[in-house]
Amino acid sequence: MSDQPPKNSRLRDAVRTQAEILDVATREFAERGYAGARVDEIAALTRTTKRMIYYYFGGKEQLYIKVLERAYTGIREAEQAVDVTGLDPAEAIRHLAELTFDHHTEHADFIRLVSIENIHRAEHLAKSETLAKAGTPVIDLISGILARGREQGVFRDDADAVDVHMMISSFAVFPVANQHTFGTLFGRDPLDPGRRAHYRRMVGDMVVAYLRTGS
Amino acid sequence: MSDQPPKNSRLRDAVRTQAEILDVATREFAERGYAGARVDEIAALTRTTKRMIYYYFGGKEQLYIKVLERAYTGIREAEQAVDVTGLDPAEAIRHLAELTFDHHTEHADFIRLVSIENIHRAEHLAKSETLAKAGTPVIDLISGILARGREQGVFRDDADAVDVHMMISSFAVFPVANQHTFGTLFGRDPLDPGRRAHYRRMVGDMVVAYLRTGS
DNA sequence: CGGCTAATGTACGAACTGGTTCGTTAGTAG
DNA sequence: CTACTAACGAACCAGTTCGTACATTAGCCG
Repeated sequence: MSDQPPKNSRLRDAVRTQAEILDVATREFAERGYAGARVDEIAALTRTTKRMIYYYFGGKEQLYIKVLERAYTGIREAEQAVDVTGLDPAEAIRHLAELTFDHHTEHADFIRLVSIENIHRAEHLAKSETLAKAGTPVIDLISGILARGREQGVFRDDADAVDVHMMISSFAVFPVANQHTFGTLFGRDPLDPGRRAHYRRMVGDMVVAYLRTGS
Repeated sequence: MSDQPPKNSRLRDAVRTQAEILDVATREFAERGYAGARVDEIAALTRTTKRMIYYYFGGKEQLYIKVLERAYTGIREAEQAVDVTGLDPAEAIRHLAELTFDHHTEHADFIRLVSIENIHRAEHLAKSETLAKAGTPVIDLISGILARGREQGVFRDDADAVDVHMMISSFAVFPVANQHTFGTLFGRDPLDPGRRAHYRRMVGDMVVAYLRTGS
């Protein structure tokens, strides 16, 4: 039971305070956007004060960048955990598509942050040292699957890994990113839990069908 | 040469002033989001003053709603202009998909406004009387195409019009909505003019392939 | 041409907001 | 136990931002 934190009950705990600020900030930025988020509000929802935000992060923008970095870490890890060994190409790409779909629908905050970051033309993402050019493992994974599919003659030969990833991402992101406008305009909530399994199957069907059609 | 506007040279022209405000506001809101947009900035980019924005529109929020309404009018009209008579079901749905793709890639401001509106959970869209429940013509169009396809036995029979519309919209919206994050992370600009024809063909292939696969 | 109203411009203010200044306290090294 | 530093809190400040009060003018109608 020798807990590694010898001073777990500290009132002053830098790591904990920073983590709490990041948690609250993630929610606030995802909720209201960069300009809409209020530093005072983030501070108020924390057990600490605004002073600490500036003490640990330097400012609103740096805090936002840290939030972005932490959010992207989530998918990176999910992507690296994907294992398609033992699956034939079609099963493999379907599996990846479904996992991507599941991850996105379960991480609305992340998708919202990405939307927000695009409104700002990814200027903060570009400023991040960790994210700007961190290799993306999915592309390699997809490349491998596509190669196998081509070899076996079951996939079209003009399919590109990045393009396929975009196709999958499109359908995985849309329900979350456009939930509200789509929902009010068409009277159907794309995130309705009752339709989730249906849409998961749909992404898979879509990619596999696309890849199987002639080059 | 008898110009129809008898008072074209008026210094005071209500209609013109309002239209100019809306044009500038559309750009400003699409560029910086609702919270990020500055009423003073919109006024400065106009030939009139901030006073007029409040005189004609009432406030920042009402102006934003008008901007939204005008932006949505664009697709509504484009959708109603679509004509698929004489095309077989596969050709018809491909045509619609390509038109949707073209429209979205050519109207980045609109897509950005939609993204922004989703960040705000479509609260402004809901407040709009003209938009909240304006029937969307595409759905009927797609329904018709799907029905014909089913009758001819060339389309799967479990495809739903709204779902198919979502599939097409996903792929048409993504390159515009996520251009910058996707571009920096994968080193490929999804709106690169050189790849546009390729992606247009890809949406078509995707939907048709999906619809042709077994139920 | 006189007067009436829509249209317009200027200046201002109250509230907000990111960021800072100054001072305090908990925890720890020696 | 003492001294030193990381961690922290409260109040404050300067610049912004939406919105408005007040004064003014263009253009039309009779």
